[in-house]
Amino acid sequence: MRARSVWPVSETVRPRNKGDVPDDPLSRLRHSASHVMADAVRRLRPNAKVTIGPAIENGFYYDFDTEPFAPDDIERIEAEMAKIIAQNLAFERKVISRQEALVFFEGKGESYKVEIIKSIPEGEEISLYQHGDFVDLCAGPHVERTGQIKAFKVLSFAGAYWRGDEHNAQLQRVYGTAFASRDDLKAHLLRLEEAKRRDHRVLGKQLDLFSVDELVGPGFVLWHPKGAIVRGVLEDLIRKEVVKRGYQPVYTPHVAREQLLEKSGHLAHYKENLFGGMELEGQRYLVKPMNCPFHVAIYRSRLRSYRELPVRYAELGTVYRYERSGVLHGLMRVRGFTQDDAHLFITEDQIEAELAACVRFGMDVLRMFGFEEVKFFMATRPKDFMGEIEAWNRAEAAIRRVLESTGMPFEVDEGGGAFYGPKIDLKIRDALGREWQCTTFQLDYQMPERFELEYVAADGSRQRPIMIHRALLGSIERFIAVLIEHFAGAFPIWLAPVQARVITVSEKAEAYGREVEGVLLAAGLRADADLSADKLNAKIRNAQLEKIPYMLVVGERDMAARVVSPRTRDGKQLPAQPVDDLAKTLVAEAAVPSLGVPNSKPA
RNA sequence: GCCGCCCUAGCUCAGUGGCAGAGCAUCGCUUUCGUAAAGCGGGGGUCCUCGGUUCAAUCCCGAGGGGCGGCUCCA
Repeated sequence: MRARSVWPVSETVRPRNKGDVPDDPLSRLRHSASHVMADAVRRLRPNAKVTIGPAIENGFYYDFDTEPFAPDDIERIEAEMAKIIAQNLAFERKVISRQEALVFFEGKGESYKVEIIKSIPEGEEISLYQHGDFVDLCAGPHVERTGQIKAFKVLSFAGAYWRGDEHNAQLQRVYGTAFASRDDLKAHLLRLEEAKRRDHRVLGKQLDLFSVDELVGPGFVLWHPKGAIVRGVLEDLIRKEVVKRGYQPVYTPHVAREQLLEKSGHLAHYKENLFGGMELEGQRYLVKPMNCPFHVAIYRSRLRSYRELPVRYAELGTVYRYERSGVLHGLMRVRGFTQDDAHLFITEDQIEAELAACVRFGMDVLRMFGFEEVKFFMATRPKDFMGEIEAWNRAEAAIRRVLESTGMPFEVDEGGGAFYGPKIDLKIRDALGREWQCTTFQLDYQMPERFELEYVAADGSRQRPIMIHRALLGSIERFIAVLIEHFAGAFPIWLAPVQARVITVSEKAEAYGREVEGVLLAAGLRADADLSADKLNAKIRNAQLEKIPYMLVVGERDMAARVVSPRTRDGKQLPAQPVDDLAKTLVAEAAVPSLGVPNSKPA
C-alpha cells in the first residue's frame, strides 16, 4: 500500500525473533523480492488487496485479493519490479503500536492485514517495512535496498485460499523466485526444465508405460505391457525378499462388508475417502481402502499362541481411495493403487527387534535402487487420535529407542502420526535432489483393541498383540513414478522393459537377427528385434529414444563372423563378439539386485 | 471440490464466424543401407460432449467431462 509520509529511517535489516521465520540471506532476498512484487502488483492494480508473501523453499509467493491474472501479466509484473529495483529504494523498518497499525491498515482498506494484526498475540512487536511508497506489515528481515535483488523471475499464477482454508476467500497467488546471482537463477530455471523433461507423465507416454483413460476413470492406472514389466520386476523382488525375511504372503478381497471398516474405525476416520458404497441383498459393501482389516481377519481366524508370534502377513494389496479430482497427479496421486503392504502381529517385547528389522529391510530395498541417502522421520500423536495417551507414549518411546539404536539422525514430525499410532517414515532423495516419502512403519495399538485380537501367553493368559503396518515402496504406482523421474526413463537394465534390441543392418541379416534374438530370449533376457525396412541410423535412433540399454547391431559382416556388434544407450560401441558371450555378460549385468546390493545408477 | 489456463489426426502442435492444416507416426511402393530420422505416394478428423446465439459455430455464450498449474513452507 502507498503511504504519503516516509517512515523515519530506523533499523532496516533486523529480524524480529520468531521461530518459524527463516533468516538466511537467500530467504531474506526472496522475501524482499516478494515485497517488490507486491509493490509492482499494486502499481498495476491499485485495488488489489495484499495478504501474505513469504519466502519458500525455491522462491517466494505473494497472495492478493484481486481479479485473476492472465499469462501475460508475468511480463508486466516483472517489468514493474525491474523499475522498483532500478530505483534502488531502501527497505526501512518501523515498530508501531497495535492501535496505530490497526488504524493505518483499516484506513487503507487492507482488511487481511487488519485480520493478521488482530491475530498477533498481545505484547508482540508489530513492525512495518517500507520501500519507496510501499508499506507492508512485516516481521522482516529484509535486504537493505531493492537494488540488491539482481536475479529474479515471476513464474506462475495459481488460486489459493486465505489461510489455506477452502471456506475462506479465494486469492490469487503469484509465484516467483530470486537468487543471489544470475547464474544461480539460470541454474534453477534449468533444473525446472530438467524436472519437466523427466516428468513421469510425459515419459510414461513416450515410453508407452501406462495411461489413464477418461472412460475408465480419472486416477485409475492402465499398465501397458512395458510398464507392466517394470511393475512385475518390482513385485517379484518384493515377493522374494518378503519370504526371505519370514513374512507369509496372503491374498484378500477388494470388497468387504461395511461392518469390517466400521469395526476398524476407517468408516469414522476415513469416510470421505471411501470408494463406492453398494447395497446387495440388504448388505452394504465398500471397496477396500486399506489392507489391514483384512489381515486382521486372517489373524483372528483361529486362536494364536505366543509361540507363533511375530506373525507377519505380506500382500501386494490393491486399494481404492477417493481423492478429490483436483489433487490427482499421474502415478503420484491416484485413486487405485497397490501397496507392498505387510502387517506384523507382535508382543510388546518384540517391538524393538521387529521395528529394527523393518528399518533394515527398508534400507536394503531402497539401496537396490541406488537410493543411498535416506532421511528418518518419527511422526507422533496427531490431534484426532484414537486410544489412550499412555499407549501412545509407550509406542513413541519404543520408536525413539529403535531410531536411536540405528545411530542415524532423525527428525520428529510432531502430530504427523496416523490416527491409530505413531510411525517411522523414510525419505529418499532422487537424482534431482527432491525428497520422497515411500517407506513407512506404523505402530498400532488400536486395531488389535478394536478387533479384540489375542494370543495365548506362556502362562496361559490371553494377551493382546500389537500391530505394525509397514510398506517399503509404499504405493507401487508412486514408487515407479519416482523411479521414472529419478532415472529420466532410462531404467537400469534389470528394470528396463526391453533390455536388448537386435538391429539388423539390412534385410540380408534378417534370419541371423532372428537367431540372435532367440539366443537372448533363451538366456532369459527381455529382447526384441527391429527387422523393419528402416535404415540403421533410424533404428538406432528409435532404440535410443526408447532408452533401451543395449543395441545389438547385426549385418552381413557379423553374420559371416557369427558375432554381434553391441552399442550401449550411452552411445558407446563395444567390440564385436559372439552372441553367447554377450548374452552371458548381459545376464550377469541384468541380475535383479538382492540383499541391498545396488545395481542402479541414476540418469 | 475451489481459482485460473487448456482440449483440433495415433502423438506434438498451427489455424479460422463461411472447403480443417503441418511435422512425426501409420499404410503402400522404391531403396538393401554399418551406429541418433532414406525418398515418393496414400489413408486418416462428430475440431471433448450437450445445449444456446447466428443464415452459418471447431471458433461466440452456457452447462458437463477430461487434463494442467496451484490451494497456510503463515504478517
